[in-house]
Amino acid sequence: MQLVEIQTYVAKCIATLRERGMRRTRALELVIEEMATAGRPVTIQELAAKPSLEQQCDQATVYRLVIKLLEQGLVRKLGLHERSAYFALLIPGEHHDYLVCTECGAIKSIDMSCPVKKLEKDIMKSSGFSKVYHELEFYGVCPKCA
Amino acid sequence: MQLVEIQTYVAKCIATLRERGMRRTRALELVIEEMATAGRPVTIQELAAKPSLEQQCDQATVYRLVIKLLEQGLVRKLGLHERSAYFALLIPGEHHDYLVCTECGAIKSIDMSCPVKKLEKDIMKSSGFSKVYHELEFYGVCPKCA
DNA sequence: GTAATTGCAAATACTTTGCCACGTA
DNA sequence: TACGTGGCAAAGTATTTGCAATTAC
Repeated sequence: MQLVEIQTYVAKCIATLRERGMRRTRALELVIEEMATAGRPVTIQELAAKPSLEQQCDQATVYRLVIKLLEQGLVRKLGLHERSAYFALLIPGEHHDYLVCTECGAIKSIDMSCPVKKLEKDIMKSSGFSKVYHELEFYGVCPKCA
Repeated sequence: MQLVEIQTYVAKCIATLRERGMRRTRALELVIEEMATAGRPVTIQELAAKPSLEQQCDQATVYRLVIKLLEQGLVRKLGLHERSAYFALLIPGEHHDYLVCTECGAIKSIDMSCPVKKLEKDIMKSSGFSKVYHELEFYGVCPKCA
């Protein structure tokens, strides 16, 4: 995103949040702006350490803001983790794609011919990365939680 | 995997590890066995809480064993996280696939027509999950770290 | 016997919370 | 003024580490 677009985007987010009863504060603006500028997933610590935020507010505030953005659906939390890391055995011939319930956290393995495997070669070529593998997860609400 | 296969698999892992100087211990066998039995990603806490492991060894041991399996390449750690969670803004029209360096942790967004989008519908139908979305990351070693 | 492994407890790191002061509308 | 927010410090949870005792080979 370009700078101007980011400003527009931030304004739009704030407007949405204001409609839902949240107040416009400098810290809120900055969090959205920094996330948009980053252009990739960031940790809360990373965010809180940005000069603008560091001098603007406490780390706890950044935590609270990001969580609020998450609840409001403006932000997504990546990965399967609920605080702790997940590990899986690399069993030859076994698939490694999962279907995860965003409500109860249940994780199911899904069996399918993976359409992404082929892309790994392309990516190695175009990015210069080596030893490329992928991870693919589907998230949704399972029947029990619906 | 069936029970017999699991036993065979565990034995094979142990053999590999023995060749690399590790010792065969009950805790090591159990960790591999429990991970294989789980058939999906697990947290270390989850593992350590399995009755067999709980009565066999300390939680710190399970941490150390899983990390060793990770170093030996028998296990994969899922997700982008280095201890902390990652968050990304949901910007309409922006892609959400990433290329991550397993050495230095650098995260790059990658632009491509995502081949997985189409599968979401299939999965909703076959699994009964609703509000399905996906997450796709490629991992590898970036040119700088190679 | 020797070196890898383990238990236990202490140290770190990350995240969440309580409570009162403060700022926005 | 009223209620959402923010700061600060303490609590909670996950992970890592030091070191002496133990175990595998």
